[in-house]
Amino acid sequence: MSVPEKPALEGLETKWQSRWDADATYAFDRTQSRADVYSIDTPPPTVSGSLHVGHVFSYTHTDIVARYQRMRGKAVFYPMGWDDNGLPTERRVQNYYGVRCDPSVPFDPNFTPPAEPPKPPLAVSRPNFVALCTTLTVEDEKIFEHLWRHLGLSVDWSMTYATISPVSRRISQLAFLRLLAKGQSYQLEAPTLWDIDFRTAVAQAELEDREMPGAYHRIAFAREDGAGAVEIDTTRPELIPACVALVAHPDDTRYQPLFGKHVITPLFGVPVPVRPHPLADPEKGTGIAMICTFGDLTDVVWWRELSLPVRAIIQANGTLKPIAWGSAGFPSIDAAAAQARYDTMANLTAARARARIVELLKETAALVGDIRPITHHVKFYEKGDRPLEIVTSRQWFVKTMDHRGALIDRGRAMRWFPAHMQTRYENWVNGLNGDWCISRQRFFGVPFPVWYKVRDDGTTDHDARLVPDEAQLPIDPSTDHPAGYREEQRGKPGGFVGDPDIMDTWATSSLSPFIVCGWERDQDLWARTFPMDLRPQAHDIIRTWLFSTVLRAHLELNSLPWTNAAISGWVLDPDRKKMSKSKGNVVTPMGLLEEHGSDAVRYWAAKGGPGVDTAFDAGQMKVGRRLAIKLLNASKFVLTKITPIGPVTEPLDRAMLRQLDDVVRQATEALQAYDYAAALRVTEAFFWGFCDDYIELVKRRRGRDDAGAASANGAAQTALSVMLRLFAPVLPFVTEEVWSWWQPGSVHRSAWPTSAELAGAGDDAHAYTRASEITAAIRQQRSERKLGFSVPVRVTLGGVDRALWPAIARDLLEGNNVVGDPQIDFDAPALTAAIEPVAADA
RNA sequence: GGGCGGUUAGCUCAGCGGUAGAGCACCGGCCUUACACGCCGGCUGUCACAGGUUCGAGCCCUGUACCGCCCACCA
Repeated sequence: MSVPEKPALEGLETKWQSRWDADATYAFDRTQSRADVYSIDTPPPTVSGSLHVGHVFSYTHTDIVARYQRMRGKAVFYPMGWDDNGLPTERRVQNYYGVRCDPSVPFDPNFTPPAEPPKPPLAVSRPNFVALCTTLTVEDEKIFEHLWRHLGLSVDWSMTYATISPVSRRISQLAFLRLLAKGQSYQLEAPTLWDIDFRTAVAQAELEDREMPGAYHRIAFAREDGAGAVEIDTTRPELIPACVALVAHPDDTRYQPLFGKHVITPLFGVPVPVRPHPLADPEKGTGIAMICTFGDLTDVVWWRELSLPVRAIIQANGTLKPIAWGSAGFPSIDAAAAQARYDTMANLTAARARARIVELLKETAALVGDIRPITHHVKFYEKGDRPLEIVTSRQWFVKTMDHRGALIDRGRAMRWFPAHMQTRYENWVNGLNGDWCISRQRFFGVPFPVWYKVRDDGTTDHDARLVPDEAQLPIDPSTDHPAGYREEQRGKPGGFVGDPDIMDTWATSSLSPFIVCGWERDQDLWARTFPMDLRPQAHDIIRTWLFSTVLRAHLELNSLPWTNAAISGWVLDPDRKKMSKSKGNVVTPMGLLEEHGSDAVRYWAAKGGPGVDTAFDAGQMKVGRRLAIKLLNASKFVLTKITPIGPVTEPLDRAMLRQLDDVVRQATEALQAYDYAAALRVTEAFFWGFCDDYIELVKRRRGRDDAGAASANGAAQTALSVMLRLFAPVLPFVTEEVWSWWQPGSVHRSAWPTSAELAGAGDDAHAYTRASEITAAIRQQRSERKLGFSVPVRVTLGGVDRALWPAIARDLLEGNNVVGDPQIDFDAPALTAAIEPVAADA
């Protein structure tokens, strides 16, 4: 027993995190079988970003569950991952070093980044760029790990993984090749959502809508038969050269006579048909729309379902491509005029081309009336700055549309906390409008493990795929060459060429259970950890990470990846808005932990229930800090006088333990349902009552050296042991500190408390609650009559339970500084108390 | 437009069929053999609104309003 004279919270984080590390307190015991393992699919944070309060919030929730399960006797498999793959890392490296990746620059083995980021950025080769990404992410990961350790995450730090690591690249490539072999992945040249700044395809899950100013332009299309004009409204007049048809609703009597007839596009003189399609909305604009290849996703649907030609004009960089009018693709009744007009638009960005074409339209009187400004929603890549275009390109897809029903069923087979988050998942699956595009035209990521044969004429034969043997993975097709070829044949007629693309970051993240559990790498580990028990994550990535993980496990393993999904909420500003990045950076997580203490910050986080958006509240952290300090002091008090100790015989002691038994039961039930907030509430309420009422009532009895003192000591120590363990998942540092004063080993490896430990205590907690009520009544009288505790008083009581009174009378009288025998009216209808001071000299 | 949450004391939230709760804040008191980083006491509510079910409704049903989020919406 070694209780400090002045216990304090300062320094506990450093002390215990290094001790836990040295003792391997959280090491995963991989000798356990699946039934005795609890495995957690931890979200790998993006290391190129900065951690903010939201991370601290949600990772604390997961850690509470991990600690609880560990105390329940499970071998907790709780690895931490780093998401260092993909665009965010590229951006960070570009800004940090002042470089940009240019694949045409040759590799420089002696390259070192400039001391100061140069302007303009220095162009570097892809291998040099990737090396910089790797260097910087390693540094970022150290900072992240330091923060997580300080927060007290009970991660097994020997098991970290990174989404760009060789293991992750191998798993990504292997899983991709398996999909390809099964026909679940395919390559297609098709219209795809495209970010013109990043010059990459993006997936449906990465879209967001933003409100943008726009304008309706009413455009007249002359009828081919000369019988007047048809007017359409468009916000994108610059796409008139890409127009392939007009479309109206089949039931729209205004336009029915036009179906099958042709109109002539203004300026360019292209005859295009008027076609019916049910997606056309008679209420929008003039009720008839122009179909361009491609202005939006509806255009793609119309183009496909009406078998229209392609007349694409937007290039990968967002400018209009030069076109030869009068050719097969771009027919015109006046090719010369079309060419002259179009040449003034070619190579302009869409926005500039729009301004230019408005001038042309005005000159030719094809613009009807005024341009009407509107605000409308436009699709953006979530990380992008300009609206997405639709560009036809060759991309890799994973089949999702075929599996929607099965994926809904998978969602129903898992348990969701909170349950309503399942609806979001179903909404997403039901709203899918195409297969998952997994290829990105970027540099830092997992390459597709594919080469193509080069024909004798030097063109690439995308149908003649060459794939590596699984044993060779991971490979980089830009530096490795396929079996049966020599490196010199790269890009040469009769040779080969590597697939230039990398995978979407979610194509790797979706394999996190595969990566951590040892799929196709460590069969023994796999058998002990998969399917996993828990996927904790935030609700904003249900459509990406959660969905894609379910998909991959379904396609590859015909299994759920995990049985439980715990969805955490967001941290909100006090004004109820999502905590913004700027504000999140002002309040840095490390600053918070240092100011309030890790336990205090964890306490605040634990108060936010599963899936509940929670206000950032430093006040709650202060409360948490007070709780931790109270634990130190109350424990010191209980443990400072520990003898005599004996059987718990006193009714008040027995009733207290009986009450605690209820608390254990409630806290356990709550944690089983992932409701750590409810578990904390009941534990905390009991603890404060224990301190303020129980300890106060028995401290004098405890001061003696008789059987009553032995009972009080026995009960107090039992209660303390139980409470420390109930608090341990939320407050790992202070509970460990106190535990170390009098118990061997770590509280975090001790057994979660059970009713069995408290069995034999009283069979009724009534004496405990009643004693608190009587005490409160006496205290109220003292307060009203301004008689401090140190003034001895006589008491008159009413409504006290006749049978109960003798058992608790002594504790109550001593504990409230009451002298003499109280007068009691046992039959009074309600509890009453009246006091009279006793003169000190009386 | 479709969907999901939420609306309870000044603030942050719990309660989800049986007499309205906690913490914070505020006010008053107290150095009481752990803790003044403490302790005691007090004040505060047409439980968003309107109907309905029920002996009884923050709690169940219907509708409305507002807040947040997800999805759809580029003619």
